[in-house]
Amino acid sequence: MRDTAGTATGLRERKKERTREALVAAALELFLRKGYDATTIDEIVAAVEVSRRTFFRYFAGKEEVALARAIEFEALFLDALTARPAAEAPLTALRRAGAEVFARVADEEPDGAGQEFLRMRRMIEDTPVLLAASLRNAMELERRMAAEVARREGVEPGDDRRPALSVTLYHAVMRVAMEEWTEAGALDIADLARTIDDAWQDMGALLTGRWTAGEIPRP
Amino acid sequence: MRDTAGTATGLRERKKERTREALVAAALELFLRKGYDATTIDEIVAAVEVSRRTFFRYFAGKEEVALARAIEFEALFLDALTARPAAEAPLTALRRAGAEVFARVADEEPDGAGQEFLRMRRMIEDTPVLLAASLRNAMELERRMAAEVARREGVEPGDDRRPALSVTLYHAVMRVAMEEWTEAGALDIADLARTIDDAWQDMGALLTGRWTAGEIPRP
DNA sequence: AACGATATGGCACACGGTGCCATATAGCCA
DNA sequence: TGGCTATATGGCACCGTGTGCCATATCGTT
Repeated sequence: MRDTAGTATGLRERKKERTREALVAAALELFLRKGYDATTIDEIVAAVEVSRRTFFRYFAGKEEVALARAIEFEALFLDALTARPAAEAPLTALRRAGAEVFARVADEEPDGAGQEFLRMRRMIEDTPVLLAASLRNAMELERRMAAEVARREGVEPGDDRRPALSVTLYHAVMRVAMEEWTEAGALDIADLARTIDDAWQDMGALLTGRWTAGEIPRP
Repeated sequence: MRDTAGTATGLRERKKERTREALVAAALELFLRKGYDATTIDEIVAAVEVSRRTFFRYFAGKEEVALARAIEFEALFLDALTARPAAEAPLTALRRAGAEVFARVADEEPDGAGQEFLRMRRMIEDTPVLLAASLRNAMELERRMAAEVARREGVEPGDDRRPALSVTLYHAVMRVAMEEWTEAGALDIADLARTIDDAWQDMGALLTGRWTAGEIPRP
């Protein structure tokens, strides 16, 4: 999850990648230790011994460095989705791609399992400006996921609203499950997987039961 | 939609309400004319002849004044939802509450119908920081809507995830429909209603067709 | 070894947002 | 009516984020 772009060919590139990673690491450490708002950019750049001006050449703002891990995560997800066999139904492909990425991350970082991830999620949800940026980011991801689903199904996005609907439904269930998992303070990926399955069960039941009351037509 | 709190009893209250409304009006006019980022708070307060410091006593920040109309709208929606008969299924109540509010707004502002609303929506979606704030706001609304649904159904929120799921599903469909309607540049509320219905049809078909492929259990 | 491209540093500045205190105004009571 | 108190407003000074601009250092190439 650390080196997304694989082997940086250039020698200069390598250095850039290292300072970038150092900035992210230092920033996250500070954020988790003393909070997002209480951490100034000056403190971050002091820890890495880089100028303030350089920080803004690597990141568009303070939020971006805070969401750096989430952004890497999203790239993995999109790749996994693209790699799913074309025969799979959209929601199946989405769920399996998600499961793959979770499993991979849990495997790569065996230490705190989801410890750091969870702490970061908590901080994002407790920091208004970060929560907002994170939601906007998720929306952009949805857009790209919908484009990929449209490609898989061979329909025109903007012409057929089913890609957008399935992606948005997927995210809806995921968000409810993640929230519940976070709330419970769970550290176990297996626990998260179970919560996700349960949430899908409930969504299924909800769509066929009294709660919808014929608002959604069934065959 | 303008005076949410009804008749302000105090004489002082009246004045406060007037300056607040003047600030919102001036801000929106400036935002729509020259863009959100290009408008400074100094310009807004200059138009109303109030001090900068006073602005921040009325609004927590620049975003809040930009989303003021949306926030009033949400309050109307929550009231409408609370007023729906208890016998209605959750998703039915949600849809009818939404339809009510749209109809009321279209009725109250017969001039540009959704003209200003549409322009504001476009600006919000084209301004990253506003989009982010708007999404965070929508999330807070979802939380309150879920609480209301839980109350209606007599279940414990946090114990039963169906309230959160139905509200999130409702918002998912609404967002896709609104986006399509905005994209089409529609000004007609009737057109929006039709798009929403179509989106629900598609969601229903999607949940029972090939796209889900048995991921969601059916009876 | 010298040259060109690129990364970095160091300003100055605009803007958003907050704490603090002085002042003005509305509401109330004698 | 006159004065007292609460509250709303104004006017600073200040901090942090973010950007434009130019000088300087470093890397890569010939």
